[in-house]
Amino acid sequence: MTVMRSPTRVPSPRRREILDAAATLFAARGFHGTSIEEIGGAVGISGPALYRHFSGKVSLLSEMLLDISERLRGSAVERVTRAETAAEALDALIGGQIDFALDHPALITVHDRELGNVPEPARRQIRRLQRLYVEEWVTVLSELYPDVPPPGLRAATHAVFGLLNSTPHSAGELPREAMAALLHRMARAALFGLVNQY
Amino acid sequence: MTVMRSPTRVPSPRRREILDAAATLFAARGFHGTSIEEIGGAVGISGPALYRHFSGKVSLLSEMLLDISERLRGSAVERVTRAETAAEALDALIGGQIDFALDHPALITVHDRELGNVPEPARRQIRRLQRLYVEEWVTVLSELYPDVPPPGLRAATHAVFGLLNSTPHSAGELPREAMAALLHRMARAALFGLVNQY
DNA sequence: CGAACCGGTTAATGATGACTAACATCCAGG
DNA sequence: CCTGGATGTTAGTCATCATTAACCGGTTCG
Repeated sequence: MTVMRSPTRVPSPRRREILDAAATLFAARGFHGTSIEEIGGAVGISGPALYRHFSGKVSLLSEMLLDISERLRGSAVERVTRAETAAEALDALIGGQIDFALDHPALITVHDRELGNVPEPARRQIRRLQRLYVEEWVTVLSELYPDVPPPGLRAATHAVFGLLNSTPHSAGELPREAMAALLHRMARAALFGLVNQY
Repeated sequence: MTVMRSPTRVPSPRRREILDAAATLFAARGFHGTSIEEIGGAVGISGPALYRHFSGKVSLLSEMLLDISERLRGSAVERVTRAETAAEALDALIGGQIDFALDHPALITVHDRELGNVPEPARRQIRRLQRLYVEEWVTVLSELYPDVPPPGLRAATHAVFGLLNSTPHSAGELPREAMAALLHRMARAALFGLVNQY
């Protein structure tokens, strides 16, 4: 048995290509609705050739979700660190999530649909990264809205994710920049609504 | 061949029971990840007995999504009709969506994950109902925000759906009433953000 | 009574699909 | 050269699963 290369090292272009194609297919037809044959076909090789790159269908999914979670979390940490005020940090977080959602709609879709198909070793790690990402938001928000208790901030964070991740549903309604601006304003306003009523 | 009872008439308790169980399973494991055997097992009968009630797995899903879309659309029309002002109508729409999402998280989850598995005759009808539901919102919103062009209002509507439908993700963070209130405030504020910035 | 339907049961059947085996090609380095 | 690894290929294999068949016990109502 050839030991599979550790998830994030040396992103052989072929692996990336496969992951990208698989993400699109998973987003469209779902994990169980997509066959190994289809994924291979999407990158010009056929079926079992995938096993030269991944140890199986679920490990492909695990790696995909792990990668997404790492990117979201990593970029969040980076942006928050760079920011000088909490308000600035929040805008950076919102902007980062919007960019990711607009650039990779398939990844966003797979990210919150398919965690249930990842088996336990990897599952926990993905959840951990997701939790860390949420806490990044909660930390910033608790500075801006100190009167809202953490559970409320967590629920609000998920609500904002739902709002921002809606882009795959309204694809094509607006040009990208307009969509980004609209989502940014709505997200900021939604959070502002935590403490002010109209 | 016994002709299947027309979708929405005489909701035989057994059918409802099966649809409910299936919704929970579909939400948890996905359509393709759920077997006929599991659905039967969840209501105490086993496997092929389902064919006494539905003509097949996909028709079960079709009926489920059709029912959800009809209920959402129907309740929206009703609420908007009853309202006296546009602002009141909007609050009624928001409240209706929140109640539905909190009362039937599985249905909400299935509703926007599994349309892709419904084959073409029913698919179009479901999409039609969804579109009508969205337009119900857009009509109300265009009265409140006449300066925002329809595509923007549609995108905003989808964004608000994403926000409100986030409850399955933040399950248990807050007691139901607190969650409902928080989502309502955030949704109203998010829409207000369409025209005012902070 | 008894025929017919209703709602179940268990045992095929037939596809589909993940994964493995056995075999080919290409290319790098010794 | 020629050997070995990396990457493909095609042809199994073995499960799983939706769907159908064949059969059965009630209940209704004519």
